[in-house]
Amino acid sequence: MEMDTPERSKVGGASLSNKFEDSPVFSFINSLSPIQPVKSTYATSSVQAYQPLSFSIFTSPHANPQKAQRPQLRDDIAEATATDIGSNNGCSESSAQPNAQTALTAFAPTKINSESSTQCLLNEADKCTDFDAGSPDHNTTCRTFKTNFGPETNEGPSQRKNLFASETATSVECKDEVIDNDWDYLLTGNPDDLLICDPSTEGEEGSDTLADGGAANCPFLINNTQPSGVESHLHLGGTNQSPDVLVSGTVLNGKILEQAQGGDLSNIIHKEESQQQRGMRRRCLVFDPSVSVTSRSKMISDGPKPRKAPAMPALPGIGLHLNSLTAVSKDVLNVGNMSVHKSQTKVLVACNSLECPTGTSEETNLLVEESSLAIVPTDAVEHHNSPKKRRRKADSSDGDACKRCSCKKSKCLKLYCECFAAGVYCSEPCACQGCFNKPIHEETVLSTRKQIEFRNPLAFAPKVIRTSDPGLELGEDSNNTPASARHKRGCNCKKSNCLKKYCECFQGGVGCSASCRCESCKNTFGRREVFVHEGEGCGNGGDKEEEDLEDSQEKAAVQTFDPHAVDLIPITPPFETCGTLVKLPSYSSAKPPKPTYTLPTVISSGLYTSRHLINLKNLTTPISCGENEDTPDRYLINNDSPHGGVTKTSSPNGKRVSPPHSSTGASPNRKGGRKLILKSIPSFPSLAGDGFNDCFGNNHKSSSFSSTSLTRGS
DNA sequence: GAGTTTGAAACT
DNA sequence: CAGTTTCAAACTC
Repeated sequence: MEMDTPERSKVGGASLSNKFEDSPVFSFINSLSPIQPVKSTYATSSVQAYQPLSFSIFTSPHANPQKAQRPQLRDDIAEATATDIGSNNGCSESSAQPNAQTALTAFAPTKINSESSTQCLLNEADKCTDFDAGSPDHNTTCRTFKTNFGPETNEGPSQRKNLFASETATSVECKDEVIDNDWDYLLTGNPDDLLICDPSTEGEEGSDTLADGGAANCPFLINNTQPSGVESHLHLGGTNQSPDVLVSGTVLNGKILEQAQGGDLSNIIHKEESQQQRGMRRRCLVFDPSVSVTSRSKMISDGPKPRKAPAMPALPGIGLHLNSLTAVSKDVLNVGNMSVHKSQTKVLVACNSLECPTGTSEETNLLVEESSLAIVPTDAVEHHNSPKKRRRKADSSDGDACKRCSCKKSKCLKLYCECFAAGVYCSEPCACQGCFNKPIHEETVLSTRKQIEFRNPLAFAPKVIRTSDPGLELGEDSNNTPASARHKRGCNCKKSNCLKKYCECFQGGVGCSASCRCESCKNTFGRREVFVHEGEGCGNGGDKEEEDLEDSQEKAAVQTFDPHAVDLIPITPPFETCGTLVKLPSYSSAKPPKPTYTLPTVISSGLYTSRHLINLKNLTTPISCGENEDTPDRYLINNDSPHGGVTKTSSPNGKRVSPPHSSTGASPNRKGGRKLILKSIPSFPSLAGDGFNDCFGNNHKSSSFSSTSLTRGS
């Protein structure tokens, strides 16, 4: 692949830059220049720790306004654009992907374009400079990594999670970044911001928002071909955005910009907001269009309204978020297009219920980490709120959130290793010895992973499958397991009474089920009824059904989704269309359910694993929505590649994958049935072919995790 | 922080 | 597939 030399980039950048300057967007930006404060705090103070974020800020539309103050920024952007678009280096190596290219193209002329390019650029910058220390190969890889959660210095779990997460292709990668960020934002950002792009509010207020950086973002939101702004936005969240969407987004963007110009920019910034908050917002904006939009909405409607103070310290994991969102969507979507607002609100609410820290980027990272851990059903939380139980968690996540594995003999290449099990590379926080779970040993990691998967296809699947939908739990739907959650394989506790983290069920915040072989089960999340006659499992017929279901769950990690929810799914990157892939959240090591926050009551379904939370993004795999439950898509898909087989590759590493089932997937299944059942949702992208590579080597096999397939339940 | 306990993962 | 060993997290002190 041709790499742009600095000069070349510059040249291209200049050209682009000029175009950019000519564009209305540019004008708009210029007009915004007065806004200064923005940059400062966040940018300066945070930059070091979180460069990516900082960059994002600058690169974001919002940032542009400051151009006067930072002339260079524009150049950078242009350069980035040139580089990324032209050579694709920035965003990904796999320019081959049609989607990606298209997407890029679509962006090109507009501000969006520059923005996205910028993001990529930034990411790139970050990435490789900071990220890895060791691996030469990670140019592309890191990108995904870093971009997501920026801080190089703090290569937190989140980032690592992301490693496996990105399945999407180039453009997608950029998107992924956005998405990740988005999630990050969701998790950590001020919940209020989420509502920003309320379609209804799109007027002058919207302008304001734009000023704040929402402009670029909003386009994404709006751009969706779908009628409903919100929904569109959600769709964008998906891994693959159709070019059309992008284009339309651009158009909208322009429109938005105009509006913005007309509006009073002075309102753009909420004085009461702290710099950090702003930073967050911007960051958010940069992240994901959808989210950004949301933010915008919020801003619009929000005005000077005081922000809610985060009530809780911990955030739900990404997975949680997704789940939450899903759940929310469920409620909301039913309403129809009009529900958009509502849905947004819902989302917001969900977020509110959680703690939405507004802290620094670093904090954000930590939070993210936490989230992975914390994902626990409300009920679970309620039951386990004892400080003691959380102690450890606090230690590792709160205190030293970055703490990871401490493997000594496994080389971090076995499931013993939480990092490995979670599909993430080990990083600084790890105390492991002789670690091979690093990008530099990508091959080894992948092969090992494959090996493990071969031995046990579910090895990397979520340990716990949860269905928090109350209705479901109640047995509302016969097809769903009554149990709120199921442990994939069931624990085998003997002495812990399933009351300690030793118990995966407990750790996952779920009750034990018939699959468990535990003794003296006292799992507060739900005991396994000890009707177990001989052997295991509950014997009665009713249970039998359940068992069957579990069976399938074990294999496919079945999840139920509300069809409506599905619509929302797009909002979360991971949940691609049909897929919903939820990358499983897992509690990070031992971080049991974090009781501190309250989850949305309606969580249609959440997946939990006792391991690290995995970035949902990867889950996106386009699940074929098929019925084939026995074999997870990912496996099917991966078959051929050495590493897991990605179908296509354009990158040098040849790892890039084209989304098999078209991640975008609008799966046919999405419409129609009452419930969607996600199947086999891998805990994290399979290194072997999918997510893993993606992160490391660009092998974005969407399929890896995609295993999730949505099936319509009756 | 060191040592113990625990149960999953890995091995036979 | 069952039994044993290995391993690292969880936990205790």
